[in-house]
Amino acid sequence: MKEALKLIKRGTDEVLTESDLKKKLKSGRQLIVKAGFDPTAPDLHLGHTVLLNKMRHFQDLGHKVVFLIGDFTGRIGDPSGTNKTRPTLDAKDLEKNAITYEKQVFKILKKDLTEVRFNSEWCEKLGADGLIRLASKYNVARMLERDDFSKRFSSNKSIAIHEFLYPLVQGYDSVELNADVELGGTDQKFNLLVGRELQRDYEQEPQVVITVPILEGLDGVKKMSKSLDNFVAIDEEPQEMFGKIMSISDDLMWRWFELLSFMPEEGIEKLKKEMQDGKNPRDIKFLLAEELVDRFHKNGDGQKCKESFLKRFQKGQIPDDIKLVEIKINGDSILLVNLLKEVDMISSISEGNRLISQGGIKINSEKVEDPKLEIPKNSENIYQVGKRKFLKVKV
RNA sequence: GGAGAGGUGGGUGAGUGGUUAAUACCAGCAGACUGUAAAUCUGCCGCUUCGGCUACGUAGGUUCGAAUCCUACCCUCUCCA
Repeated sequence: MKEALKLIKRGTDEVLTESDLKKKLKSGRQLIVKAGFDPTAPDLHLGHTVLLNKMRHFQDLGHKVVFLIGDFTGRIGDPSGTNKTRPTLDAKDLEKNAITYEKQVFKILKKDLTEVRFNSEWCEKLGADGLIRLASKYNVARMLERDDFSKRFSSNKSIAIHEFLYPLVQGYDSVELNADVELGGTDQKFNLLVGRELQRDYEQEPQVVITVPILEGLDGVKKMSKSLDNFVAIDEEPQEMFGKIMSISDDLMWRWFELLSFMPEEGIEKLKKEMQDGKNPRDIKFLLAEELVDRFHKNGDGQKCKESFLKRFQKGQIPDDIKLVEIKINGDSILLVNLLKEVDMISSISEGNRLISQGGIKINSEKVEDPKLEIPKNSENIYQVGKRKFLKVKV
């Protein structure tokens, strides 16, 4: 029991309320743990895993997890933060997204203890009538308790009526699922708490709300998200994943250790000390990158990535697993920039010319100086754009 | 219903008739350096067959010349009722 509580609480922001949680754990029954996910972004990234790991902890304790895809709420658009209206998705897209989710999510969750649900399942049935009844359960004053609503309200910024529905519907999901626990990011706190209130209204035992910290993206400032393009997807190529993790700032590294690593806290403290004592932060970052690559790929992939990373960036060598692409041309030769464009290494000819003038393009490790360089037919070379893009091209 | 503000390159946001492909900042990219795709510094940052071409909400108009003026339309926001 104590162990269970400790596991659950690790890395969380808040548990509301802890006494409720204890009570539920003590009951000895299998708890229903709910967490909602956006139907529009099927690519799970490290930010999601903070939450998923927590879900996994519950599974490790034998509880059931509901992976709820908010296809109905998605139509409303979560007003949390500065979101813009989201595009509505048709059934086909939804199904596709759900499959993608499932494929990725079971890298972390246990299949036999996971249930994937869509909230349109019961929300559709609700109808206008049900929605009105649901809306009657809450009032504006309480809605305005929410931070971003109250801010917008007091500064006369627009709050669309339907935005009030979002927390209500999310809360109603908890009622439908009879959730014991709901997990979410700290920015979800209000929505999660509404679930508690609604469950009380429906004479259910209110869910325990557990919030986990929001993971900062690659930029180190903003929340990791697909739309900000500061994410590391969990099904990303090992090399890419490793590299992206290595690209975070030394400061951010600690935050990621804290939220993503399974290393015990004492271990992290020890590393911090080592860095203070002059250890190369790069080597510490390696540990993080290795751990994460191993987790989402094969064990040992992390090590491989590290070796190739060192080779490439410390010694400036070319990686050995370069893809080969073959292209056909009309004449006897092709202009280098056209070739690079053809194989998508650059997005425009102008960009290519720019890169050449900046010394950013190499053929077989030789820097290219001539912007008008022609590549003859029947040649096979290794082309390099910048430090990271490599491609073997046969003409 | 009335009054007003505004829509500019990936983002924020200057510019109100002429070296303005458009200030600045951020992001991005390249190079240098390095202990990392950290940090820092430097450069670049619409497209092009290098003649030009296309761009400042949309469509027209005025003008030698417009992102800048006019007209219509679309959209966003604020205030009053």
